[in-house]
Amino acid sequence: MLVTHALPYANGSLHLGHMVESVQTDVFVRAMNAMGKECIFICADDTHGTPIEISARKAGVDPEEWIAKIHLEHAEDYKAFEIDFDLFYTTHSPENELHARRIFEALRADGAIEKRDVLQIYCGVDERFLPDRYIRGQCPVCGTKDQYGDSCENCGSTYEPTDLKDPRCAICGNTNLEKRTSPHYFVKLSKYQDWLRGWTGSEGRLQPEIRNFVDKWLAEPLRDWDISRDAPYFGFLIPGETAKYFYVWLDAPVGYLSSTDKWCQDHGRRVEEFWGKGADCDVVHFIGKDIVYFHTLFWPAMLHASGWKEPARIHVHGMLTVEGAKMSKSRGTFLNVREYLHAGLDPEWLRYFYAANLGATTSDIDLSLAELKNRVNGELLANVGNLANRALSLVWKNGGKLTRLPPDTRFSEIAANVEATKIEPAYEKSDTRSVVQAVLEYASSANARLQQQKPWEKLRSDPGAALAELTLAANMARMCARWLAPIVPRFSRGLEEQLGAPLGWDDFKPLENASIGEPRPLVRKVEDADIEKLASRFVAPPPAEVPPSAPPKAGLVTPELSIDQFAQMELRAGKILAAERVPKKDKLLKLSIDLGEDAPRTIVSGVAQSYAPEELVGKVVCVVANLPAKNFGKGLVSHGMILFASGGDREHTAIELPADVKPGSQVK
RNA sequence: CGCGGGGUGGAGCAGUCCGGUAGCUCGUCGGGCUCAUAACCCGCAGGUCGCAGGUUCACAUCCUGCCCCCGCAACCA
Repeated sequence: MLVTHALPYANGSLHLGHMVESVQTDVFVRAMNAMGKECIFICADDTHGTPIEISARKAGVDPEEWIAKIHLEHAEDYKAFEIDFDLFYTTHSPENELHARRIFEALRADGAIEKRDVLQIYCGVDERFLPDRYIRGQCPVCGTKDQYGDSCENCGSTYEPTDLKDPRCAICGNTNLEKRTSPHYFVKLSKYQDWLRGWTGSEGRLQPEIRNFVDKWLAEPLRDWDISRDAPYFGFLIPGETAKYFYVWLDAPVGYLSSTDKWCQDHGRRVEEFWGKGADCDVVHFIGKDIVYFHTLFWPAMLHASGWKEPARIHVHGMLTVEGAKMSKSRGTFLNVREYLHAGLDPEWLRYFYAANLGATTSDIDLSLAELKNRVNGELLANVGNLANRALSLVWKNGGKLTRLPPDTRFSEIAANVEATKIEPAYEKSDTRSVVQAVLEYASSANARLQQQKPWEKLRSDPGAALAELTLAANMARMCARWLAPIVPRFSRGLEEQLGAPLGWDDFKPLENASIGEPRPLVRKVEDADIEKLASRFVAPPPAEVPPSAPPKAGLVTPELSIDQFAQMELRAGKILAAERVPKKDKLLKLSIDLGEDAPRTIVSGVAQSYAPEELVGKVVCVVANLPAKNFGKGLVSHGMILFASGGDREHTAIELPADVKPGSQVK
């Protein structure tokens, strides 16, 4: 088996969101290896693209130097979290260039590459074409300033960068931007559409909810994919070109393949053993749901076209929220891995927390610091850790030697059953939440038995029986440690050392007549001080508390509106000039309204079930004129709202004004 | 009326595909224990399973409609 997780972008530090994926993948790999399935874990930095080229330039270094520095930092962070890659490589490697070119050539040979001109924004000062995110300007739909070249954060419209009003270069501020054409290479993805349908539809390939998601894309013809970028760019030159590079998303996934190749060269293996068409190896990718498109469509098509084996499975996890909100710098819920480490917190805490919360589905997980403390202290420490500690402490004080299990405990039988029916199937599905639950249940049964047997009392009356009970408890703790080892390796290693015997996965023979080492806590408790320390390291402070508003008066359903707020609403009389239905939207009507302005406004109303279009034409109605534009998609944008009353014969009844009221008149 | 995910005791979640006593962890409360990192064990309380209709002997689970929350990509890493 070959396992990868998404390649981190070499433009910044790793944050706690990255670690969800790393922990999940690492746990999976460790579990598979423990279960005897050879599993190689490959990763690399994703090092190309405009942002890196620009960051390096701003830092005054070569891109190579920049990514080398980042690589070092990433590697350290992963190591601290015990993310145990067989290789953590880079996409800026000779292997990657070779494989990227080969795949490109294979696509071309397959007739899937097309070259055609693209009109783009060009900045004469920087002497470069500008990607969408490097153009800012005023939204052409609602007029909001300082928006990206592809979409408006305010009204949600999407548009072409060439539509922006007053566009300027986000790099140098130049407002004198030109439009230029440049030839680009496209992959005709639709060529592989039928094949992709089959691939994504096969059993076990994708989680059901992801398959639904992908099916939606596959229902319509796939768009061609532009895989080239003009210089200056940090990446690989396209064969036969002198100033055109592969788009970073072309060579990034190739990093999975090329890094495997590198590992093979270092270990006397052949890359075909893993990626060859007939290889007896399953490739499994772990990714976040933000990059599903690339991994379920582009990447398999690339592999397919170039004769490699496609991934056997793509496992998608949800995104991380922090204290219930999206992780964001402005909200003060952004935490880098370094901050976590520098605050002196134990990486195993976070590994445990993530594993205990991650199931097999793509639902998001929330990091609440209070919850982290709860779970670690209440479960890992108080339940499992304490079981080991209480048993071993008593043994240590009474001879320091395990004896034999009490008779008729069915220890091996029960343990083997738990492992086969609960632990292993859950690990296979990456359902670590269920693993944790099964282990806790097992540990609880051990704690309960101790409570019942009271070996600390029997030590005086019947030391033999007491030590037998303690031997059982120690052995049960040992099972827990083995099952949790993929999740909290240091914790398990600690118990392994104290018991002086290795934790073999399929070995259910109890450890008996063995001397043990001095017991000590396997994991430190999470203190309030730790939590506070971490909270104080959030990248930005949380926004100031909103002053509590005056308590609403009893009986009022909605908060009172101030007269000022009311005055902000611009109500005007509007005459309906035209009305038409909107195709495929049977609740919407597109109306053309005369508000006494230069041109009639387009307003969309959701009243098609109450009014036929022709019924409305000619009516003078009441319009809220200063709402932000609302985009309904497909070029349909509404610039206001018409007031309707409910409670009449129809669901909506237009609030009509007498016909002599002039369009544009104020309504107060 | 876009699409996807979700709404289950105070919190976080499982259960929903394949209807049959509503479950887990934490928290609250009461009791026990004192070997253990003040940890462990037993028990009580707490839920109209978002709302409304329907199917059924029976629905958190199936069907229909509605409400609310979160997220959403394509020259963007």
